[in-house]
Amino acid sequence: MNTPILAPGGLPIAAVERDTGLAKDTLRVWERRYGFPLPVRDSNGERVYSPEQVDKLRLIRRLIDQGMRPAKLIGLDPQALGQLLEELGSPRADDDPERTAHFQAILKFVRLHLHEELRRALQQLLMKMGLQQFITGIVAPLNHIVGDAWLRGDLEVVEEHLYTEQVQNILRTAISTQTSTTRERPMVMLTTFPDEQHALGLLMVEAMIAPEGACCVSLGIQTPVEDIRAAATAGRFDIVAVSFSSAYPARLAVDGLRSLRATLPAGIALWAGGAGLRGTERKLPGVKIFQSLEEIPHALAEWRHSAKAALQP
Amino acid sequence: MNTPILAPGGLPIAAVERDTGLAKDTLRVWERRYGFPLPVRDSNGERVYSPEQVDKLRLIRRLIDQGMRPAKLIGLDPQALGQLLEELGSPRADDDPERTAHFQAILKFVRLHLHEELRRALQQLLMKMGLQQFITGIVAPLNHIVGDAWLRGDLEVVEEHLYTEQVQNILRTAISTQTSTTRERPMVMLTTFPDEQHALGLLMVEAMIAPEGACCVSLGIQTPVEDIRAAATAGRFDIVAVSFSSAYPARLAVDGLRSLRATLPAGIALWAGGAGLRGTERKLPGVKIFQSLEEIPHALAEWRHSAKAALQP
DNA sequence: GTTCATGGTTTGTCCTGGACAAAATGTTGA
DNA sequence: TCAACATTTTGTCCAGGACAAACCATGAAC
Repeated sequence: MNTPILAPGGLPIAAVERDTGLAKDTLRVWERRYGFPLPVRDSNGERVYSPEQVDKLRLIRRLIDQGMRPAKLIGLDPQALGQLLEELGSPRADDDPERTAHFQAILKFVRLHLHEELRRALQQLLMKMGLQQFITGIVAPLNHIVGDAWLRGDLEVVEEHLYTEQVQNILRTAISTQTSTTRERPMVMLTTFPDEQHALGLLMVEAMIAPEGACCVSLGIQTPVEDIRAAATAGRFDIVAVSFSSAYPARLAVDGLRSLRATLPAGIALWAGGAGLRGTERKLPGVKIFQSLEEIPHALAEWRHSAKAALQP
Repeated sequence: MNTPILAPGGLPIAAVERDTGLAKDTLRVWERRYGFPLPVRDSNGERVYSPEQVDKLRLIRRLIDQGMRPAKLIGLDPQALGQLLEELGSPRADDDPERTAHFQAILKFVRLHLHEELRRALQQLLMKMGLQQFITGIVAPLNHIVGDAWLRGDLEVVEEHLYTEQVQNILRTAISTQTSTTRERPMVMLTTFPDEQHALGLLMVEAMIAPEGACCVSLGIQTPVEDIRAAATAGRFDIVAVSFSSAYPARLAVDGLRSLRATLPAGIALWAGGAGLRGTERKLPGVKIFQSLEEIPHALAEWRHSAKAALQP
């Protein structure tokens, strides 16, 4: 049982699946077809992956999420993969030098584990910019930066956790001050499918919706599709919004959204967004796919407009 | 790929894995060994599970989480399984009628999905009782009640989620108003081991510590043991506190705590608590095991006392 | 020049049935 | 009562074959 400690850094296939998001079957079939990754075997003949292999797999995973194909990536060395990622990673030529400075400062606090300073810096920016601007201008790009850095092994697990936790605190507090007593339409239900681990995307959406005065109910992560349907119908919600992190397999997302759309009453809109949905718009008729958080206020306004039109024809 | 829609209500194996948390391999091996679930096959020979099978699988899963064994469960019909779940929910006789009334009211709001009323009721109680009393007197017992009800199938997933989310909001907001700028000793690091899904226990601990003026840093859930050690050492923490929900296998908890205690410097205390640790105290020398949240303030005072004594001998 | 159908290729997921170690349970002796 | 050992249960892993959906390139039609 202690073998993961005895074999320093070597990971069994289940851990690799967890860490990279690549299914066990996929890992085995890659080995068979491409010859990578070729893990060593323990005394029982089971695969043991080296940290280097896992790192490379993470890079490949990330690039596949961006639309590249495995065959073209698997032969490359980690350095080349890293370069590809940098090129793809939104041309992070940030024109706003002030914002870049903010990012640098915050990243420094994260790296040095200065939680108090981190909290204060975020809080200050929130106060200055307002919730929605703070989300789209700071939190969303920072999530990207932190996520990238973590993938590249440039940030420790602990540091990523620290960042996530502090942002969550700030956002939850900010949202709960907004939400005082709005019962306005539309009523939005917010959640994720099972297996989704990341609550931050959900919170960002909630933070974008709350200031618009809509009634937004978050169920947190991991609600089974059938339960989403039942609750949305019973609660007379107008919109069901589902969020997908980049780690979520697009296939599962599309599957779940299709089946949800099919069983959800036509009167309830289905919204979905997040990095896990890149390039799936065409496959999901009847589902509104968001490319970015900034579209949310406009979409809400649009919903209200057509709701009003429907009332007075 | 559209089969899940064409076969109404029939789910492919990946969807069942998603909905029940049972691995595909486990589903196949149960079929082979016990003859349940025996899904029909689609035109391609792939398994298609009925909703009834999935429901029964969910019940079995819950009972297994409670410590029962598959062989004894799989032959039973859903009704018997439900009854077993009811029996497991421990009878909790509460002597305080006022508190019981609060619980009843809150449970009613949860059942009716009245999120706004739920939030307000909790907020009100928090204001009246103060954070620590609110945790030990309301939140902790309510968690138990809600957890039991969910286990028995007496509460929907959605309702449990709603409750959890609202409590989290309340607690996070309350904590962040307490934490303004305390840098007082002891410095406590708070987290869980990987595979732990529940953040609420962590938050309750944080809420018990914050009003004592200690510096409490939560890393959220799922931090690998090695990273906990590294971060605690580098950050010069005084105490590392780890929380375990009832679903966490006690054996894993004991193992992890032992290995953490062995690698952590002797000067850093290791605290652990939560339902997942029932009856393990003796096996863990050097680890302070908490039976209840109410012990926390006293333990903090004790730590401060002995720290002072160490300075002035 | 853009859209649409076509056919070939790539790729992820599913299958069977065997194997084994960790966990749980039962048994024995101090 | 507890510890050590034997046995059963149970989840996860493995190999290697199969197949359909997703992707890509080519050419035809508007």
